[in-house]
Amino acid sequence: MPEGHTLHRLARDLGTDLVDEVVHASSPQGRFSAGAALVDRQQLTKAEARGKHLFLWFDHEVAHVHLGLIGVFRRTTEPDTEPRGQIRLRLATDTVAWDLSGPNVCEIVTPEQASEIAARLGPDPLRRDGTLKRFENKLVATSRPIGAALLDQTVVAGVGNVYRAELLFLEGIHPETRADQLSSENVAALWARTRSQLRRGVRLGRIVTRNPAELKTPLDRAADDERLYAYKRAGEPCRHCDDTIERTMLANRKMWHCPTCQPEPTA
DNA sequence: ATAATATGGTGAT
DNA sequence: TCACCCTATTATC
Repeated sequence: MPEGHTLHRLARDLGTDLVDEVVHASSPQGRFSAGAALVDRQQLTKAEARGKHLFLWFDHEVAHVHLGLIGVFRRTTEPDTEPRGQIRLRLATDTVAWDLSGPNVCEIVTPEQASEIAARLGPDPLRRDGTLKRFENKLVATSRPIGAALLDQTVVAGVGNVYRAELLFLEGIHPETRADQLSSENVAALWARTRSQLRRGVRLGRIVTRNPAELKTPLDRAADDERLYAYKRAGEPCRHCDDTIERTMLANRKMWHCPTCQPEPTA
């Protein structure tokens, strides 16, 4: 579930329900009882996402959440019902509850600490302060492949393994291309594509990178097996040419690309 | 029943 | 490069 689009949508929806509300915080699972007690009965003042991090600003402290690979925040309109499963944190009002399970990080920090965590991140394509300039400055300063740079949250905050594969396919860039060898035109186009695709992800609530003109159904009803170009499509035909999608490993994660649409860099 | 998998990240080797 | 953390769901014996 969680790349940057998930967290931004979550911040928006959670904020709609809980900002300006006095929130009952608890840890049904028990592993976060002490932390939940610190913010219990406080008012939520702001819910914001920065890359894949979620910050919930209460009167006096900040809840910092990172979903990791398997974390999920689910909404229920039956806050009086006992939650099922391993719920690390529940945030509830009389009418709605949000249940967090499986987070990589769930902690209470000071506002200063929250700012420090955010300051370590690269530009977030879903925020106003995420600029092409900052992205370009990061890329020209690394000799690593662009496929590794895109997963580095200090280079760009919010891109994960699905968007990495999809964005490089859309731009026709081979994942092993050195980041500092990309032309400024390539970098600008990649950044624009990153912003537009992540924004679409927020809007749709899932990752759909396919060009709408190629789909038989409306974008928001695209079937799971036709939403993407490269991710998890090893051995299947490229959607833009006659070649076959290949799978490699890059930065310790699986990577997919089309050998024809994304030719190897000449240098 | 047990294993493998997952859109992530860290810390040790 | 690997092991490991968190949890739920699906696949395999």
